[in-house]
Amino acid sequence: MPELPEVETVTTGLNFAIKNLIVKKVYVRRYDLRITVSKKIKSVINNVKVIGVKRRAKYGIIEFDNYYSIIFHLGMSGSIVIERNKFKPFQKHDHIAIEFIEKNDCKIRFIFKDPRRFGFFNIYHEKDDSYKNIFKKLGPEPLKKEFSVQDFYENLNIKKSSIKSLLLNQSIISGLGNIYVCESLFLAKISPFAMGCELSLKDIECLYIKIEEVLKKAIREGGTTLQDYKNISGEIGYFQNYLSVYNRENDKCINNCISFIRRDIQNGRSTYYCPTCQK
DNA sequence: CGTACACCCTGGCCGC
DNA sequence: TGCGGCCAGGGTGTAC
Repeated sequence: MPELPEVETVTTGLNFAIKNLIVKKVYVRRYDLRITVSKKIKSVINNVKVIGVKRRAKYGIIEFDNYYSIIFHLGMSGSIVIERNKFKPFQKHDHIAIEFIEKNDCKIRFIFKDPRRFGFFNIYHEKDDSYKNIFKKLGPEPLKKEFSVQDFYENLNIKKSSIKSLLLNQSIISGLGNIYVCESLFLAKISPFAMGCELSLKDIECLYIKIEEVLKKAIREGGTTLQDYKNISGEIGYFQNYLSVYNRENDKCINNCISFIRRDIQNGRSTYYCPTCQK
């Protein structure tokens, strides 16, 4: 489910909701997520204040004012939901909940849910190697200045893999997943099967711009809801209304060319593309 | 080193 | 209504 725009929506929402709040109680209902939840999560942040919530690639980071941070990843099916005033009984896939000290008599907590448990949610000290290791292989953030066209081109230009798999590779560019890779390639009119080294500087410049555009627009629309993605208030995103190729197998190409959108399997995952527009 | 593939896990949908 | 098969937005470990 969650790629950069969805994680961005979740972390900005969470930041708004819990910044400066103090942890009252941590509930852990399952420890066996993709990374086993550390037992000390309950003690270490008890009575500690949240400094803020950030995003890096597809990871969320909740920073506390004692040099500890929670890092979470939503995997394919993860979500975070805020509850205020009334807490519902826990449901089957509610793995972790954090309750905060009331402010203005308003009870508040959030819940980390993840049916497939491909995601994780764990506590790290800033100085832990395990903390740094999570981020050390990640490529640049596509919406930050550190991401330059020239570097992007030079990186892709030496690769013989398909551009589709290169864009999914988090060490080349971070935060893209299957949806936004398919969308960016369509908008840039580049075939998902083209090898990185086959693409010209002009191709890559166009791709670079389209990636930025599609991500920004998706963030503005609150992300893409195909099955179950919701923001922290339980509201769906709207970017699915703007998808050009993803999930549109056999639909007519929106460029009004002669083709219908195709779905092929590439590296074990669906690629949606227009065989006419994308060369 | 790069690449291809299986695998982790659950739920929803489709066709029979 | 039930069952099997297929599909899913991600990331990692293994075998070449």
